Amino acid sequence: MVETIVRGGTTGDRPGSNYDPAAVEARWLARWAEDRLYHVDDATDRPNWFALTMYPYPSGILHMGHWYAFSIPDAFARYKRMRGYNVMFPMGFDAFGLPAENAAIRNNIHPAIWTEDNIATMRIQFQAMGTMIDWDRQVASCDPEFYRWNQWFFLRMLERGLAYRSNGAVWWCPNDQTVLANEQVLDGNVCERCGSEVIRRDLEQWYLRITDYAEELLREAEHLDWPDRVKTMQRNWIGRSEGARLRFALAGGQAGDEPLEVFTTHPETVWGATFMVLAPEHPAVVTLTSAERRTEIDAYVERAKNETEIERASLDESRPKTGVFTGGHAVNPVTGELIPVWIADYVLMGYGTGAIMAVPAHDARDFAFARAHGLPVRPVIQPDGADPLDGGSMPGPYLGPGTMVNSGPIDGLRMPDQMAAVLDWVECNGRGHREVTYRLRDWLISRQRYWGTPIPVIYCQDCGIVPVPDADLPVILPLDAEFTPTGQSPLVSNEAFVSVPCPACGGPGRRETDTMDTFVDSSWYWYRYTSPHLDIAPFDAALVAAWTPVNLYCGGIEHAILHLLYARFWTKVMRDLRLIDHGEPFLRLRNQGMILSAEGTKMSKSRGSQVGPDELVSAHGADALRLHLMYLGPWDQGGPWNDRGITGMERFIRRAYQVVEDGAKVTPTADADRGGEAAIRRLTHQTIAKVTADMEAYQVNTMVAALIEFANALFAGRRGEVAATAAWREAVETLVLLMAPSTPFVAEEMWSMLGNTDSVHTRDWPEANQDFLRVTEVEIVVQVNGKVRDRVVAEPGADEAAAVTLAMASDRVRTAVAGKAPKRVVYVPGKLVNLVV
RNA sequence: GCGGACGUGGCGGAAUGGCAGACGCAGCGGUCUUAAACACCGCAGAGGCGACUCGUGCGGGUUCGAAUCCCGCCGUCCGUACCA
Repeated sequence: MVETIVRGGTTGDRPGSNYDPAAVEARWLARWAEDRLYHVDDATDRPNWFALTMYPYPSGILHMGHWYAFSIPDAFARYKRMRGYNVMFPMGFDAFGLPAENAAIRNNIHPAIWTEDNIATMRIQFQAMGTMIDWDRQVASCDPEFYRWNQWFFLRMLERGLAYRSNGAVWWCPNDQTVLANEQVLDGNVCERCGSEVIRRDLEQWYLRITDYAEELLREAEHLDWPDRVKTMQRNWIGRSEGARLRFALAGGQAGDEPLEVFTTHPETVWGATFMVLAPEHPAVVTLTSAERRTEIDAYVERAKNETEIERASLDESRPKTGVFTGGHAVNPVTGELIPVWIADYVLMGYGTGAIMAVPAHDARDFAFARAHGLPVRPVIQPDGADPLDGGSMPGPYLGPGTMVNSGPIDGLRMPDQMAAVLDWVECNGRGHREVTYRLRDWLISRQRYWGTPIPVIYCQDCGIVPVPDADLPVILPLDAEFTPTGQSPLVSNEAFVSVPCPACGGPGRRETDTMDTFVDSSWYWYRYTSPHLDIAPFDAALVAAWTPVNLYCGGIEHAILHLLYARFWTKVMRDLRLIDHGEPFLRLRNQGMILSAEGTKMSKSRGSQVGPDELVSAHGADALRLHLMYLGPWDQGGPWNDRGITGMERFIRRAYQVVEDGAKVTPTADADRGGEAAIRRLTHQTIAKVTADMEAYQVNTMVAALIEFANALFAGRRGEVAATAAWREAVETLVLLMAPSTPFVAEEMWSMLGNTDSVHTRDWPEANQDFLRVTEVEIVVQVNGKVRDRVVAEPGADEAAAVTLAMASDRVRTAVAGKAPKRVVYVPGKLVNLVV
């Protein structure tokens, strides 16, 4: 695409030899601070644009992953600013959490001090990266002026029944000595924070009722401009299943016994239900178990309790289906048959009702269980055109479509097409009702750790759970705590914190000592950027209305479920509290890929495989590093780190710098045709179009390629005749403007070299002018039978006949055609002609 | 097992139905230099002296034309997992 302009001479000097990255960066950092260039006003005559990037944990130092995650969104934000928006690109710190405690224990330094020091360091590093962050808006979640609003939200949820305390089996990390949310348990049994194996414990804990929003979270995700894989992951995590709840009465005539309820997605197969299976923890197990089975059942329940979770982590489908008969029976609600009730660990208490009707003929797990324990198999769905299925001899379950058999009134119905008729029958005959079940569990937010938001409730012997009155917020996290993990919150031993009068009756009360999951902080932090120091509400409603929902949210794919699901839930709760008017926080989401070590493994502090940006910045400059990260490959793909290419980025910057330096010396003459002007103008506007399109699509690698091509062409022609024209001047200015989002420091320097006294970052983005894109001739590819044989030059509007004539004038084409008449001609105007002979 | 993404030179990658390998790195040749580094100018998928032939994981298909669409396989990565 690059046309040869005019070849200039060479000097032998290194291009851009006057460019000193360190000096340029220092100069403009000082100047920008002085001019408050990145201060964001809430109301301007421009539309607001909220560019958000997931706030980092203040781990102490910015590594390459941070540069990848922040410098590229910074370029997007700068681009939007040049496109005429009033852009807010704020930053904060996810400052509560375990690493601070662990560092505190290791280094004998208080988490608050450690965190504060790290934030100070990282702020400076962020500035060195050349970001347009407005630091006046910084928030830190460990700041009482922030976390008091966590407490305030919690109280609002408590009032609405969205926060509740419940006893049950929870995930416990023995290393971190705290409970975890379901979402924080990876691979079935691994702690998301520390990688230890987690275990099950029975504890009373605080939950947030995210399941109330399951349907809405599922439904509204469809319309978001988010990567499909994130939406898919959320959909699977929420895990919606449609089916029916059926009631199975207990046999034995105990009148007071509640029937067993099951959830099934296949109610049509109830005629084939030949036994039932309960989860070992199911409350009915005790009453169902007959005296002679008791010992065996108790042993199984005990074993399941201790082993299941660990075993389940390594299980596969071939794992033997163990289980024990309770000695009790239930009544199949449609056949009236007595069917045995078993317990087995393949039935989970946490899903559905913790009990299933087993239909071995049409379910893989039930089939394996039936064969292992000699239970009857009764087919009720007959595949088309096959011999009748036989329960005794069928080699495996039949899972496909077919016609109902052995099923009384629903015999002959087609499955799955006529499922609705089955559900109608079930409901009309009082056997059960339609039901939708979700895999999503409520969000467990209690943590038995120190460095987090205190949960604002007080326990009173007489009044029970009493919320801390709003007027008493924040409940300050005391700094004088002994925070070594013991399995109990470190606050338990802090008598001054714990012992308080009951707000209701004034009697002796004890404060809740657990703290909140840090995902609470990150569920609403971005709203706080709009009014970071407001002390009468979590945020200013008018400012939030002016800035949110977020226009573009950038961050790592690892938050696809955890943070992004919680944040959506919190937003919907805030909407229902009438604090905001929208239910989805992030209109558009883009994920960066992960930067891996050179070996392709995850970079980690412990393995020492993290790469620091400092040496590269001092050797090549922050701008070169920013470009290098953009140029590594598609941003959403990430990939193994290497620093080999950064020299090329520095070369590019130096050439651009040289072009500007030379260009600044020339006074453009009035337009006169010097032979290269039309070409340089076309290239300028082609580049504008390409860079703009790539920026809109977040394709920064190809955007940089276009900048390099443009700079190379200008470099080659910089000392030729054309360099004295107005077209040239426009080209040079355009190059600087197009580079501004990506290389903010050197672009600013070059802009001032061109005699400007304002900041390039406040300038308007150039616009591609169609008039300059017009070409005088086009190259048409000539194919014979689909193989390229030649290229011919034609007029831009050449029709098929003209193209064929030109094509046939070529010797190579004539040789390939070998005198035969074309059977068919395919012509793509201005691009390609294919002669089929 | 299920769901999703991906597979292109020595390397990162570009091209999403129309010239495969843009751009960059590394490499090679030349210029400059006492020499080197830097820089600049050029070369560069493989084979062939050449006209040409072959070439985007493998096998098939659709199409005038396929890296791109479809079917089957192989491999890598990510997510998820006894979800009734």
